[in-house]
Amino acid sequence: MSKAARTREFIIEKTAPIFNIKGYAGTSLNDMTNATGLTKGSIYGNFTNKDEVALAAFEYNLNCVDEIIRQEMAKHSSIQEKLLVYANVYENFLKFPFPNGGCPILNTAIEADDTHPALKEKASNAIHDWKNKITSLIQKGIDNKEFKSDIDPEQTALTMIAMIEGGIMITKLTGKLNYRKAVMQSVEKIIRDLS
Amino acid sequence: MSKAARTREFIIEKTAPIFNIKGYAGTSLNDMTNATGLTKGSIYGNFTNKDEVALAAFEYNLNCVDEIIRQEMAKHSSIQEKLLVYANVYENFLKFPFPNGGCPILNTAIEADDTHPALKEKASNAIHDWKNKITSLIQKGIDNKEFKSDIDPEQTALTMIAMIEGGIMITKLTGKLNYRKAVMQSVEKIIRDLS
DNA sequence: GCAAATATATACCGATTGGTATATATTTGC
DNA sequence: GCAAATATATACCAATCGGTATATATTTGC
Repeated sequence: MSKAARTREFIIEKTAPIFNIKGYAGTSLNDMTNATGLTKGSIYGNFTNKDEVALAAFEYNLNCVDEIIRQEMAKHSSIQEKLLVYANVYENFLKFPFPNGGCPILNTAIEADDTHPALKEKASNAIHDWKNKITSLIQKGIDNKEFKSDIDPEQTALTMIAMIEGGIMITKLTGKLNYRKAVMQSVEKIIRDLS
Repeated sequence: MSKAARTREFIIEKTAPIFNIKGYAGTSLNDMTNATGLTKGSIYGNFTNKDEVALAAFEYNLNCVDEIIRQEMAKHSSIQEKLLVYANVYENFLKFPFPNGGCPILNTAIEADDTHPALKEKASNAIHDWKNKITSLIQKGIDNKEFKSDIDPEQTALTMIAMIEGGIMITKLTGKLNYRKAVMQSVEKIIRDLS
């Protein structure tokens, strides 16, 4: 890996938490130079503008979450246990190397939806991928006879995602950890009711 | 109402949608003068700073949503029908005079949680009020024998709110109206399962 | 309808924003 | 280990940010 490529990675790693906490518009070049210890010239030698850093930082944060889910799912074999990973990880995400600032999809979604098309597109794709992943897991469970046959996989997937993201928002806002816990227990119930 | 009081109201009405769409940090004084046709001097004669306008605008947007829910609930008598108003309003909120930019609680929650304590406090209170309202409706339904007795009212309230806010986020991001519809149908199912 | 009070507009402030041209270090390939 | 290529730092830019002092309209109470 060339020096430039390493610096690029370094910049992404250091700025990703800031973008996730302060938002795209709320993060200044000054924040970025402070976080990295580099100068503007150095950052702009590796990225063409702030947008490019923001997009890379979003991908980094997203990958971080995906990796946690992937690793936890690998520990289980049944579809139901794999799905329960979502309830468990999001109920206790302080125990995992979750990005500072909370769920990057949620954070990006709200800020970018009316203002930043490129980021919105990335967040939208992330939701679609997530939905498709859950949908196909549920479908597999139905095909397996592990789950009941009268389930609507896509509706269930969207409902799960909505609950998880809504639960994160509520707890982040109110500071009440048990609110998220209550919601994640409802997610768990939905998953258990599949069989 | 004095001239100043009317101007104050005028400023709030005109800027509230902008704050809801572009966010607190994303809305500039320039945006505010454009939207109102007034000058900075005029705005700052009626408010001490941008914060004060943002807080008033949030309250205005919130009141707008509350008023819609209140009016729709008044049309029904049973607790279950009153609760179903949430599913119905949020499934079809384009049919109601809902604030531009979507749910003000959600928008404010995500932006302000890490950056703006006063706004965060207001959004947090709004969530609490909402949760308490649903919780006490459900409790009333249990006392009435309209609902089953083994229900956890607070958990159900939090789950409903999480689903609604999550559903709004998903549809706002992806542009797929039927995604929100799917989630709101799950909300409806939860409410129907109470009895 | 006139004067005092109040509301609005103008013109400015320093600080910060994102971004760039250029000079200086530092890698890199040979 | 030297030269060419590349990476980083310095110093600057115009534009915009939130905010304010002051001048000018416009209400308001009498």
